[in-house]
Amino acid sequence: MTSSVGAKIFDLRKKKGLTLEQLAKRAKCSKSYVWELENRNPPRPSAEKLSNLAAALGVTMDYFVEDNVPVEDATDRMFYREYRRMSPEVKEKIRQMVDLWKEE
Amino acid sequence: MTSSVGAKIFDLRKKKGLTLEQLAKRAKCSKSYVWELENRNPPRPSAEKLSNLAAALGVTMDYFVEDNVPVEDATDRMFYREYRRMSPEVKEKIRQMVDLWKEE
DNA sequence: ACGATATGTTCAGAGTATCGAACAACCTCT
DNA sequence: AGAGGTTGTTCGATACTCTGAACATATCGT
Repeated sequence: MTSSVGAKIFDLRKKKGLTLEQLAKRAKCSKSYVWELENRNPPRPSAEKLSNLAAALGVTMDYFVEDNVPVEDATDRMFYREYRRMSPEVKEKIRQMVDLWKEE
Repeated sequence: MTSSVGAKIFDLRKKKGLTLEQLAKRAKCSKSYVWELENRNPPRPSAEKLSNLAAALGVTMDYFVEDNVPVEDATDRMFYREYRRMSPEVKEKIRQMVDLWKEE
């Protein structure tokens, strides 16, 4: 888990104008814990807590985990559009291929 | 965290034909823990473990947490995320392959 | 400036996530 | 059937998450 989780939570909380207590309530956890996530390193929350926080802050859970998401370019988007329309069988074939390439 | 996480992990693992040990290695955790997630209730893994598991199984993290997300959607999103990070050469290879398979 | 109140910070302890290593069940040979 | 290997299951020990309540600091009205 990247150490920028704390910064992300902090930024989102400020952007929403929430206090620690308000966010804690919405995320069903203690305010002291939210504070620790924001400030203490390294944050290693349970999936449940992180999920609640993500919901309370209006982002997906994966947003916290991914580090610097690259800007997607148009070509990639286009590929994805085509990809999604394919049959499950073909998708599966592609995925297996790619899995193999990833091995090295 | 819904109690169906275990079932989801189990199903995906079987679908990929992995043993507990293989999945554990890819997800950077012990096989005994994977087993406990699959079988013991309720599973309450850390975000880090769940993230590793999701990556190893080719789905997004949110798939485990949300209810009623079709596997296909989560798998597609995960594939796209991986795809975006690939080198232009590999992307090109994939695109060519896909073009071939589209013929049928 | 002073009290009141809102917000942020610290910390000890309860409970549990996670591991390694032992044990059990299941295959697949000869 | 038994040996040897592979996969799955159990369990005790450790390390860490997460909380409540106390403490600190900032903010605001009078």
